[in-house]
Amino acid sequence: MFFIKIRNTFVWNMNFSKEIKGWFARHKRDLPWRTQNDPYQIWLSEIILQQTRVAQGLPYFLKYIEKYPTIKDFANADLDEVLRIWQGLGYYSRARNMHFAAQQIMNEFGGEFPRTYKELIQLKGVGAYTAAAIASIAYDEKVAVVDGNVYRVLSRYFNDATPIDSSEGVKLFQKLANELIEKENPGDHNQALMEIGALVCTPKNPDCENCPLSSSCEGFNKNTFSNLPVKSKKVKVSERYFTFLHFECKGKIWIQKREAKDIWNGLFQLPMIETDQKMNFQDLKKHEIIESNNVKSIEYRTSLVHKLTHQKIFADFYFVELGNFKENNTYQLIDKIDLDNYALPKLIVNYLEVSNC
DNA sequence: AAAACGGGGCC
DNA sequence: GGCCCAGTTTT
Repeated sequence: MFFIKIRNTFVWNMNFSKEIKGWFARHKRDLPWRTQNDPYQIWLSEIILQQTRVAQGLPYFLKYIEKYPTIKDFANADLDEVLRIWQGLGYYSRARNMHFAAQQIMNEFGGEFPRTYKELIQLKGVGAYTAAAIASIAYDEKVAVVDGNVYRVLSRYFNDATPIDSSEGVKLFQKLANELIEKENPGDHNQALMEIGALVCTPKNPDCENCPLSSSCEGFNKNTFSNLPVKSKKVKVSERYFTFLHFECKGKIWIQKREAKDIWNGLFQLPMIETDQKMNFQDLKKHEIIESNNVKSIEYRTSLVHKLTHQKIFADFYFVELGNFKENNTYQLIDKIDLDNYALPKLIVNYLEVSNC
């Protein structure tokens, strides 16, 4: 036990780092990316786990490692295939950025995975958190990670209500994290802090009884922990109206690749019309997409509401019977059975399921 | 500095 | 229905 200097005051501390590393050794979860120190696998796991729970990301990690055992395999992969494997995980720019970063490693780093924080952060999709995670876990560099878990644990431990989504908060908690880490097993230190956040110092009903930090935790001792951490911003949810057209004939179907700087960039969808309010059937019938094709009938199928963090999407689905498929620059005509080969938004997957396709 | 970017689990 | 998850990039 000794004192450390934090925020210009001396705080009683029982060697914070040793304590959490000891706890980690006893309580860490058995996770596949913890069985080795391959920077490629560490990187893959870190990208997958951004804004994603371990339980959700785990099967994706296994799929990628099996499909692409090395960074070289990943770099040589087709982006559409990488996205297809990513299907359902969300934040698809992560997959596109990984593919880009893999080629950066092959071209700019001679196929050798970068070894330092400074180099790692140059990779696309690798920010301060991920660079610190890889550098500390794979290469024992003493750099502190600050993720959602660390914000929660430290804001409670120091009873600090500085908003974590303010630039001041980002700097403050990075500074605190930097002061706590030691050169001895920095990777374990970082993982320990996150593991405590994930398993003990949870957002709701934290298990302070079994927390190795509770005796010196100000948030616990002052009973303020349930109000920490503080976030200042509110997310605003926009409402969008999508009308999807299911053109199908003799086992063929039209799909379209999304390439705008928008949701689902790089994924495939059914031909779609976006309107600023729910589209009525009369407007649909006289829409250019319908008028310019040999349409025999239009049949309403179903409506789905797709709720996301920043968007609430109201989707209507129509089955359109065609006399024939006309040549078209915006849509691709594929065998319906091949839909499995394309990365589709979960909304489309849901539609195909409920409509028994 | 703020907004955009998915999907799922928990309460 | 709101919050949050091993955050980063773009505006």
